[in-house]
Parts: sequence; C-alpha cells; structure tokens
Amino acid sequence: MNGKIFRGSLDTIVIKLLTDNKEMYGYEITQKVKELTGGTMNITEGALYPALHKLEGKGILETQTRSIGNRMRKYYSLTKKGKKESVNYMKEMQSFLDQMQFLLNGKNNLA
Amino acid sequence: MNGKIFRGSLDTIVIKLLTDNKEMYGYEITQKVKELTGGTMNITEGALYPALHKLEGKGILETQTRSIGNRMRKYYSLTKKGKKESVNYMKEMQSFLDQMQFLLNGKNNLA
DNA sequence: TAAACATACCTAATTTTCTTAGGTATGTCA
DNA sequence: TGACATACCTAAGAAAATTAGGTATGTTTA
Repeated sequence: MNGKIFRGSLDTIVIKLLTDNKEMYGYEITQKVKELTGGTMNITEGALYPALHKLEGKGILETQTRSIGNRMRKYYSLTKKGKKESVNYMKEMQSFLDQMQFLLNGKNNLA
Repeated sequence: MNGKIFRGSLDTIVIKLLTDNKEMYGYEITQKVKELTGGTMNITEGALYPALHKLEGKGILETQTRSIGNRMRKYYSLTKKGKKESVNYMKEMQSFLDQMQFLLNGKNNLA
C-alpha cells in the first residue's frame, strides 16, 4: 500500500469495507479504496491477496467463487466470528488514531 | 511497540518529540511516550535504538554524547535537514490519520 | 485487427520494521 | 545484597509490506 505509513492497517480496512458492503472481491476492494480516498491510498495486490488468504485462514472471512460470464470472481464476506471480531479491530484502530492525533497535536512540551 | 498497529509510525513519533523537546536520549523517549499515552503505547528498546541509528544514518538526527556522573547518555536532536523533513513526516501522518478516520466513520455504503 | 489497457486472480524474492530475548554496566533503594 | 531502575546495545525471527513478476479474459483504440 502506498502512503508508506500503513503497515498493520490493511486488515482493518478490509474488515471495515466488508462490514459496510456484505461481500466484495479482491480487485473491487483495491478500486473502492482508491475511489474513497481520491487516489491517496492504493492497496497493492501483492499486499491484498495474501492478507485476504490470511484472514480466511483465521476464520474471519469466507469466500464464494462465482462465474461472471467467462470470468471468475472470488467474493469475500465476514464470517460470524469475523463480525464479532470486527468490533475489536475498529476499537484498536480508533485508539491508535486518537493516541497518534494527541501526540501530533497535543502540547507535548508544557512540562 | 505494542498496540500492534503502529508499524511505520515510530520514526514520526520520535521526530515529533524532538521537534518539541530540542534533544532527548533514547531511554527518555521510551518513558515520555509511556507518560504521554498513559501507558497505552510502549516503545520497546529493540525497536527504538535501531530506528534512532537509522535516522542518524539518514542525516535526520545527530547525536551528542554526554557523561552524567559515571553514566553516559546519547542525546539525539534534529539536524537542519531533519527539521526540514519533519514537516513531511507530520503531513504524511496527518493525511493517513484523516483518511483512516474517514474510512472508519465515513458513510461508505451510500452508493 | 493488433496492441494496449482494464479486469481478475495469484505467487515469490526481498525489504522494512517490529517483537522477543538476550547482554553490559551503573545507580538507587529496601 | 538483591532487586529494580536507568542507559546503552544487538541478534534471531516474525509479520507485513513492496516489487516484480505470471496467467487469462474483456474492452477499447490507433
């Protein structure tokens, strides 16, 4: 993913998108993130596909492969477990965002 | 660093602290972050020292070693180059925080 | 109609950045 | 004196990315 800072946030992005959209396929996810961020964030396929496989292996995502014409698409959706755990992913990310925002904007040199 | 999500943000945290505090030594940085975040973020020394050495190698930080009694402290501060580049580090992090906040809170499924 | 580009999946080698688990040495406090 | 804090460090391994491919179909354009 470009923007450089992301390491660790890809899983959370995927899970959030699948919370909002029920099911999505890999390529669709890359396009959606590009669209939502006005091109600022770009998920590379080399990062995304292994991440999807990992989340499936963990039982957080499940897949359903469908043929669209002559093309095949692998749709990902949250499992029951994934829906439960998504809350923790969001909380952890929000906590990080808050702490980081505080470190950047807080008046850190008052002492 | 604990919290799991941070990968990539350590450099920015260090540079921000050195923007506010002129000069700090390694151990002081770990304590300061713990203090500022109420113990939520903990920078491990195994992550910090290599990061400091890397930033020094890049010409972003410079060091001055001082003896405090029989103890030695290695003080880090921003170089001229480091001060210039710090702006970009902050901008990039802020942009990430904004985008991420939007992805988490934005109404992503209106379409 | 052939070339280029978009869609759609994937992997492997390498790099970056972290965790874990040490090591060394001095200072302080119970 | 033994534990804990201060203060520096490194090395092995894991995790998650980048980079650079590969395969195949569908669409657009020169």
